[in-house]
Amino acid sequence: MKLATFNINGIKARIEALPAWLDNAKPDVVCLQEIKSLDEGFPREVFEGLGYQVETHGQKGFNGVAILSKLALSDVRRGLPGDDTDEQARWIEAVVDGPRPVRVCGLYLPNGNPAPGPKYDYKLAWMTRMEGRIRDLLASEEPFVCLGDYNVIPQAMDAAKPENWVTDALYLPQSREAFRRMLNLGLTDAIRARQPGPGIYTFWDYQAGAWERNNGIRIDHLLLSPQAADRLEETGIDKAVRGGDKPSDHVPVWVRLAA
DNA sequence: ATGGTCGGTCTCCGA
Repeated sequence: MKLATFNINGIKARIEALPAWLDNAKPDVVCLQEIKSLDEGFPREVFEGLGYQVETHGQKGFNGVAILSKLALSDVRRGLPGDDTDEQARWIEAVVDGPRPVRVCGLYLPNGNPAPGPKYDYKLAWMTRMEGRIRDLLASEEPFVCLGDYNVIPQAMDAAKPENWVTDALYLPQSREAFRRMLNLGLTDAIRARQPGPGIYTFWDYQAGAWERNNGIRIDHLLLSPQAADRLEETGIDKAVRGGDKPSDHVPVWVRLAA
């Protein structure tokens, strides 16, 4: 079973590049972030036509997440628990059915800039809520994967120029600590497990020739529960997508689990 | 040190 995450930075802008990547990569399940669309504005027919079940959690203009799946989805839930006043569409989860089901949690973690400030406070509170959700899921002992745009650079080796990020919400100690707390609950950073060492990125800014200079950062992650990690077979980062026509600033990142 | 680019609610804001 191939599970992918892809921050597409607007579904309307990616209406050609996303189906092209799906045709090539043939993932079974894709969690999308920044669809920047209402549920009713999402072009679900395009993806249904490619054989995907489509579940969206949209919002006007900003944020918005979705799950596309070739396998049946059940128990679809929208929104991260823990704050009924939170109106930002950043979390969607569902169980992928099959002989060996797995729960997927698609997430778009808040950017948090500028820090310090209310946006950074929201980011850290959101991460604490996410940790709570992970604790509940771990207690169930069901296999699950939390995949998406975490907006966290875990370590210096995850940035081409870590010195450029020292005051940024993506790299501040509290952000990295909150990410580490999730790992320390027993989750596996799938990419890091298979590709130790520097130079592995998932995002290159549109500005200042970041792609041409390979000035990237690794902020899109797939964290596996212990029962999902048992089934880890292969990981990948579809870096070439960044060099394609009208690219997102992120690229797809994926994991293959034993069926 | 500065300026640089995308997307969408489009001459502003978020990233």
